Amino acid sequence: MSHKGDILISQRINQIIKYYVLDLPDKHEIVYTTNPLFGDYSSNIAFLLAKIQDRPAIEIANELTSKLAKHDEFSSVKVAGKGFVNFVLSDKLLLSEINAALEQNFGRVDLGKNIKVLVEYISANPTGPLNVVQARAGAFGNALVDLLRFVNYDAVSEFYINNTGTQTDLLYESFLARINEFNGKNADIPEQGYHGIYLQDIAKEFKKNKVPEEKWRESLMSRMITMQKHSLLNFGVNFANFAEESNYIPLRELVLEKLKDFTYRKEGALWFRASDFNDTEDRVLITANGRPTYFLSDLAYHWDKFDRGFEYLINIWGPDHHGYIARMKGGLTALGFDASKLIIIIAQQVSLLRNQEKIVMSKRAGEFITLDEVITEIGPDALKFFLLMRRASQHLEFDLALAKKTSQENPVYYVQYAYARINSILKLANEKNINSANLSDMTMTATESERNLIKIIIRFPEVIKMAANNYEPHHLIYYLIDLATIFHKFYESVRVVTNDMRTSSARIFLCRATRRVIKDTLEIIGVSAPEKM
RNA sequence: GCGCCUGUAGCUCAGUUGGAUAGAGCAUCGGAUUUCUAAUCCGAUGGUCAGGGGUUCGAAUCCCUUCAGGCGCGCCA
Repeated sequence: MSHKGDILISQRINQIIKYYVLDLPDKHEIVYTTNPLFGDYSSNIAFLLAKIQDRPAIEIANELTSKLAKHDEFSSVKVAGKGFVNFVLSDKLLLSEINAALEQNFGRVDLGKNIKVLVEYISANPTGPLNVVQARAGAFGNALVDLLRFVNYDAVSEFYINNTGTQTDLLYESFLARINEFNGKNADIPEQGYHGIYLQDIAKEFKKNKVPEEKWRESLMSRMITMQKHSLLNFGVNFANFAEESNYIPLRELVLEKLKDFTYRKEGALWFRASDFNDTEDRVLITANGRPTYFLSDLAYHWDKFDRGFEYLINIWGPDHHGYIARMKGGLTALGFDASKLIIIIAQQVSLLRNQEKIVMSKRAGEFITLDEVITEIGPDALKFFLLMRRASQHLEFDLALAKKTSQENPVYYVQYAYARINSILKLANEKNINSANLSDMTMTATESERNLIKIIIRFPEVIKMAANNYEPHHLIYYLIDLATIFHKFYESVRVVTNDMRTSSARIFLCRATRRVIKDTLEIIGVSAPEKM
């Protein structure tokens, strides 16, 4: 029996069934079950064959079961319901599989084959502090990159900085208004400008330090970018690259040249025939007053992404950008790229509440809770964990007061506590010179809590696969909570360090395996694993 | 009006891509510690999966429809 660490239990069972059923239907599934009445894993094979062979499912299930029951991978194979084939894994199989849990590549299912993927997220305008809504994209993108790397994608993270255009002009005008204010005049911030108090502080500082006026604009911009980068660092969200819009200005001309068969002039503006590419209407590339739109500069940027050799581009956008998907795909198709290689994940909105009351946030009006404030209040680990608990497509309600108040019962502490507990046990075992055994050599009979712990650990590769294939890190969170729950129960029901060397070393092995899986998973989602709490 | 997301226990959410008797946490009530961390464990209460129709061995999941909430529909980003 080989232990590669990335072999799924469901595949193992599938192989055995295949021995008896040569043409397995595509829809055949081996699923783990949550109800102990249905065994550990279950197959729907009989239902699928029933259709093909035009025989009752129960009959097929019975025939197959009598053959499968002979294999020592299973302690029982039973037919249930109208034809489910339910497997209870044998201790022999469990003990041999669990050994893979301490191997180097455990869970690192090779889905990516080292393909290059660029994941772009947050990409906030450099016009103010990052807010908590952008934190969701940050936590998500950060986890997704690490998850993809875990399954052997060559995934790279990138933050795109819109350092040219209308919004940066507005930022500067808003800043100048604050300078006026400092000089005792009316502030007169443009209506669409940025009203946040941070510009007041920077204006004061620039005046105080006598920053020369010709440097204001540039210094202001770099100040904003530095501020955002500092918040990201504080949050523990990392980027391999920061791409600046200003670098892609020359490429815009090439985009226009290449698109020229798909563009036309109307009312002074240059339009792209997006409606020929599945969009609902045509879109402007250059406005009547000669300014390039974001659309144009985004096309240039994405062209460059493909040029850099990335096979897939994953963008994480806010819900307000979903109307933008069709034109981007259309534009890239017109440029000659395969638009299906652009994968857009919409991270739905975050509603921030405090004591069950919605906090209304408007960036331009300067009313928002910053990322830094929330991190100070509840810490980066709890924030990431909360933000990652929901599917991206799910609207997220986040009550600050609640997150702070219940921090003692917060699921992130529950998981971290399991990790800290294990370290404490292993420390004691180490003092007593007890080492862990190789469990495949053991003939032990697992107790129920040990059995459950083994089962969930060897399921880790399947969870990783599901999360990575669907770009859904939240599966990892739920897995962690389940794993911690089962570990805590194990801890309560059996003692690890005892006088019985043989039992102790087997249980220490289980502790080490649990610790390893918790640590790997926490690392993917970007949450720390404390040695003690 | 059109498009996207959502509707599952009192609250916040999962639900293995169509599987069996729909699950967690929080909240509420009741228990457990001379033993490796009680930030833990055990038990109880709690459901018309928004409503209706359809597809089939089988639907919270797929299709149609109605209702409700959020977001988007600029020569803004």
